[in-house]
Amino acid sequence: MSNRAYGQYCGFSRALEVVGERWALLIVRDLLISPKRFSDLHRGLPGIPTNVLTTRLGELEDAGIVARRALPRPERGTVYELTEYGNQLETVVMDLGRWGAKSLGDPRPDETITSDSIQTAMRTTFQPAAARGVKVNYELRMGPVVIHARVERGKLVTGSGPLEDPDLVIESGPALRGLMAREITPAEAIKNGSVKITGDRRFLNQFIELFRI
Amino acid sequence: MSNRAYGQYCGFSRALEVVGERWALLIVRDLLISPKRFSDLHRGLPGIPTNVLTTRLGELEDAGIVARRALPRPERGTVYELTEYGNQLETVVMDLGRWGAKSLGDPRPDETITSDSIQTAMRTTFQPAAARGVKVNYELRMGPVVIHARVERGKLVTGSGPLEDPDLVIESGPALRGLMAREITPAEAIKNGSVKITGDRRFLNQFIELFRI
DNA sequence: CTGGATCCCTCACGATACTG
DNA sequence: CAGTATCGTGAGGGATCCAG
Repeated sequence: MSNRAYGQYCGFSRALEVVGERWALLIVRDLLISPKRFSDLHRGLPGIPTNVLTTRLGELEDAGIVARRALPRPERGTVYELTEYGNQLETVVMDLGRWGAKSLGDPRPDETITSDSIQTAMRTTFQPAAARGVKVNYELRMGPVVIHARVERGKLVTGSGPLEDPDLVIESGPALRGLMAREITPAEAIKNGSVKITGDRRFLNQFIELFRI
Repeated sequence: MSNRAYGQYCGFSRALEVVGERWALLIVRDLLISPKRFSDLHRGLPGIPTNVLTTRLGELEDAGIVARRALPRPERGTVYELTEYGNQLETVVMDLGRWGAKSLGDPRPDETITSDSIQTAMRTTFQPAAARGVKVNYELRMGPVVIHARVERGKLVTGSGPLEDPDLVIESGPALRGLMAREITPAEAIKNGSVKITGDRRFLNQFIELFRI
């Protein structure tokens, strides 16, 4: 039997053999947001050794989940992107993110936040049912990380960086999670200063309808 | 930072820290089929060392995914079962199983098949849309493993062991996967002897409508 | 018998340094 | 930028042993 195999002829075991290795699904998570170069991935995955990243990318490529693409002029370099098969992991990543968010307590001392992880969190907590007929643009600032979320026609589109025309800018730390999980109210969060907003406060009420743990 | 942590404040990372360890999701998979004792789990997970099983069960218990329950007279002993929170992993396990089944080729030399893994496979490939108004009972024999699947009112119920009143008994090896993935036709499978049936052949045609990769 | 605990060995992972 | 090279550690693999 191959060395990391589980010895079972079973789709689920096979899935884990490829995608169950340490870091593998986090790489997939980041690539679900957008294709990336080696150094982008390395930056977004705090603590991953470069040799492990190399190994995982090779394994994911061999498994047909990730493909390398050479960047044209003038950029040069290589980007990694998900294949069609790799993209099909989206539902798994979303479900697992949603499940994990429920037991996500307060941040531990050295924990960081990345642009891709927040965008994933927004996508996992998005409530399409609450988005019918809604058009709104949010800009989210968590420490140094700034992302945005556009809701329109029942769909969510996220991206990194600020927005030119936000309906609401939310500046917050981990307190945002408490808001989304209904552990505190918007009024309390603003009052105690853990969440700061720029824009009409009603958009914050709408925010916690649209994104919910 | 704790030693196996990913250093990100993110629901998805937290999920992987608990459930991303080697063997963890396979334990959950088996417990999704039914509560089990230590030795049942050990038997169903070929190759897992007992100390790793002990460690995982402890971690899963600490994370609120698994609970221990003392068995009453006359059985005695301990069973492990999923908590409500643990049960919520079902969609993840099903999705991953479905995804993995697509790239499941032929069995490798030493690979085994367990009752729980087949039942999981049946559940992941079940097509509710094809089950409307259908009532049928299948008995499946793969080598020494015998399971059954009852379809009724659009729902699937699986279990281990034979059936008293099967509409169709299917005896097969890995060839069944080719059938479910539409790589071969029922006629071919029966002709070359890779699949043997007892009962009306039309039930086999229905089978591959109900269970599909 | 069930439900583990203990020991040893190996290899994957983590950390750091270095290179085309 | 995109990795390779090297080395130490600890989790996992495998066998054996033990208490209720």
